[in-house]
Amino acid sequence: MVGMRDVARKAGVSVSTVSLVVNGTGYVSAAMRAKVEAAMHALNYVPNELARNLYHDRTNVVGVIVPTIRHPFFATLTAGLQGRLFDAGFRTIVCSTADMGGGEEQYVDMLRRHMMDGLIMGGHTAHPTNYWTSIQRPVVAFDRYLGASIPSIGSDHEQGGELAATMFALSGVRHVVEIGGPRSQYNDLLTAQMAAAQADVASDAAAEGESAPVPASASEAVSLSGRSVQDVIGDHSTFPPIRYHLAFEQTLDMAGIRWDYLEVPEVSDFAGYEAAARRAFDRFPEADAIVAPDMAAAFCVQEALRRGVRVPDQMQIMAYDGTYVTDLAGMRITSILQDFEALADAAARRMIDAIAGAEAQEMQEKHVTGGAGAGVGGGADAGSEGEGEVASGRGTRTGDGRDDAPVPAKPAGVVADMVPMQVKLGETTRMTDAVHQLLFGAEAAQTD
Amino acid sequence: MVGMRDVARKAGVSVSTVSLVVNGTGYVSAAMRAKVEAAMHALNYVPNELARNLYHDRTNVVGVIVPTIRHPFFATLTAGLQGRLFDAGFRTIVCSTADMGGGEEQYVDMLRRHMMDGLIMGGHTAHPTNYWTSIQRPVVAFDRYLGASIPSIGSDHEQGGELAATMFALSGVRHVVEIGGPRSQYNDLLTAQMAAAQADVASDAAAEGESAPVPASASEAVSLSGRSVQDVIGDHSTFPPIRYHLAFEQTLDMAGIRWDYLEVPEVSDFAGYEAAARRAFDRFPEADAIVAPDMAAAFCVQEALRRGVRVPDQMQIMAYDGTYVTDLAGMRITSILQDFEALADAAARRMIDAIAGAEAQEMQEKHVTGGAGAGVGGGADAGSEGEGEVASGRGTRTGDGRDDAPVPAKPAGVVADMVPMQVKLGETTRMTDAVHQLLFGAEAAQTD
DNA sequence: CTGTTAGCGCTTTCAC
DNA sequence: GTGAAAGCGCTAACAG
Repeated sequence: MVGMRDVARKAGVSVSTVSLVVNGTGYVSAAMRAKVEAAMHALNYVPNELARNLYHDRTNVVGVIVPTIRHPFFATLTAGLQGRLFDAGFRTIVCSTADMGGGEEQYVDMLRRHMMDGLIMGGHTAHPTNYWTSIQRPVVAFDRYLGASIPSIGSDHEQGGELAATMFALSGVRHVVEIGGPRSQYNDLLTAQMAAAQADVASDAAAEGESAPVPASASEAVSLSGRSVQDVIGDHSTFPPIRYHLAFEQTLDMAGIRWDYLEVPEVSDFAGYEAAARRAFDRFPEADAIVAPDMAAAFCVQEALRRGVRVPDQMQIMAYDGTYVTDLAGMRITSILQDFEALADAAARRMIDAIAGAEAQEMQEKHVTGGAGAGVGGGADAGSEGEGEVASGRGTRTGDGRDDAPVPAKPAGVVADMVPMQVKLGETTRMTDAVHQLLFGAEAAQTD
Repeated sequence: MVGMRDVARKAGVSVSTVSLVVNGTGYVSAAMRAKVEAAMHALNYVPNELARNLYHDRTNVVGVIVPTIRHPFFATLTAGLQGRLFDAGFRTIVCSTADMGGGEEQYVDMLRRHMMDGLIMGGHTAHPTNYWTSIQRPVVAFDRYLGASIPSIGSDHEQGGELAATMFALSGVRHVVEIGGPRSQYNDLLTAQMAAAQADVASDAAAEGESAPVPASASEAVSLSGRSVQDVIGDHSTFPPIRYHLAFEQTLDMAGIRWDYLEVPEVSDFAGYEAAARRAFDRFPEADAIVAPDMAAAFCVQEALRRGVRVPDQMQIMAYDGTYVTDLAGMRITSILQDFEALADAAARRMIDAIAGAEAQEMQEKHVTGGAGAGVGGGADAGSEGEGEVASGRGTRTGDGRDDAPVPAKPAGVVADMVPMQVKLGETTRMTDAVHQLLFGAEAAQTD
């Protein structure tokens, strides 16, 4: 392998000079530069980034963990992230856990061991929050809660659920079948979250002595029984998408519409979606509406066609997610659409800020004394946005560099970006005046 | 950052001892090991893989380049690769060029600059073959020809095309619309390939003086005009999938079946597929069959449903690829199926071998003198499979370590793995006796 | 068995 | 402007 030393020797200069021309840093006379460049070409020199990275302790690689890249939702999300991150100078390394037998930890280790600069976590995890918080390196959570110090991005599922339910209610639906993830899993997550919340906020009034106030039994479905989503879940759950179901059901309950929940085994099990679609028709022949994740919704359309059930007259179908599969499922499926652009954008943004912040912090740790002036200014500029709570009126305070106390180790609290969802109209739902008004307001009809 | 030195100091031992326990190499007394481990935990030590990798000049990361991860075909392929590679101890870093604005070179640079150990290239590239061959590091091509020294993996598209055409012919089709990639692009590729082939095999009889015998004009469609696929393309083309179209058309021509080609702009343009589907029905109302890439085929089904065209009675639809979208397109679409497992397997295998080979070669270069005995044996074992041509009767010869001549620098020639395609039966084609016989032979009907 | 030492290939003060 | 030298954090001889 030809290294800088070889180039230097061949060009009759020192390695540091070679380094200067390779990186375009500092001033090098034209003559020297020419000699060096000639030598580089002659020897076909390629700088070893591993060495460079070792020095800088930075790889410009960020990891993305998703359950499976095969699923259109995650494929789209990943593509978006990759685009945003690339623009910011990062390469992406994706780990789709279901496609390799697990091994999520291996990727987390890459982060820990400095083979990547940050990690966006959008996959399932059985690890407790302290596994994540203990990493002490830039992590961003997608659609899940990973710990108090870890920013979390996701759609506003509560709004999404309400939107779906409202549309059904306004179009006169009487019985909807809701297809979704394993309800029991939500239970576990809720349980875990409650325990975690207790541990986190341990400073509150002493608990009543019982080991942990877990919901009834793990096999019993989470439900509202009269309470609001907020009452059940609080400000954050370990798995935010559950808010969609709770809000959906709550809205339906209020409207006096019957609903039944049908479980699909797990995201990566495509056959499971088809089975669920079939079951929906088998088990609830009197139902007149279905809401389901894209893939399952597509199978529902297919099933309806096969059975001669007229859509949307006899049966309305609504997809939750709105990936491209809703466009090619035999009919364009009406969907509650996640804003992939915005999601990718927000997640990437957080990641980039977190990395910048971490870097700035390291810098500080090194030059223990001062250097706070210009150096930190640049980093802080990016970092400040990342750490700020949405809370009002902190205004100018963040900006100025006067922090004589050692920098606070962790950012404030849960920083969650909620991205709103929209409706993408298709041919699988009925358009009533009420629905039209919901979507477009009272204004003149605005045909797409 | 806490490093080995800190651990060593805290444990009162030397760094090398720490290294030994971290890596489980060599013998360390229980007492020492305990002290070291205690120190590691106390300091929360995490080894820096960057440093380790620098030393070993190996990252255990392989890159995968595809046009877009959003497309089910590439998503599935990528997932498969990731699985196989992970099992072999590699992490995957995927680059989907269309999802970030190009930037394929950046990833190739990661390979060149030792940030990855190998690269599987499955994306479009405008670069000439010598760009690829000059990399001099492990590269494997998927569905494309990148140069004489670069192994290439892909489905047997010629067989696939013939299969599709035969099925149509046997079911009595009279006019098929063929939807596929930009034909002009194939032309360019062919042209480039021919030029390259000339350069490669320059030792042949001197060319007739003309600059280069390029096909008529770049805008004119490649076609057979009586010649066989072999005549037109030869042993390898820059873009093997074109063989599918040529074989398809040739077979149809022989059967006297009319065909028309409809272009779709590019893989990553999903809307383009829908437009093409619509055009197929608009422009060729008398056609009674369509063959198209999965996504386009799905839109064709949708279009047929919308127009009230009965499938498969009035119109047969066949998909080329057979990803999961053919299962949820309103009807199960009959498809010519790529064997994703086998493809991923073959590509990963080649990659792993190539990396092992490269490593073995490096080893040799270092210990210039000997060391050929056991050391190389291990590497060669893996390497031999990778480099061997399919040629018969080399048998035992490969095994024994007696190679006194300096190892041949590059593997023999184009090493291409051809993976056969199959038919996945759906509801969009007609099953005639003849077709049945084609698929299942003369034996007793074997209902699925 | 354990410690000392010399790098892996590049970057970056700091003198000349 | 350019070179010499001291690492980045870890590994692997080679002595003890």
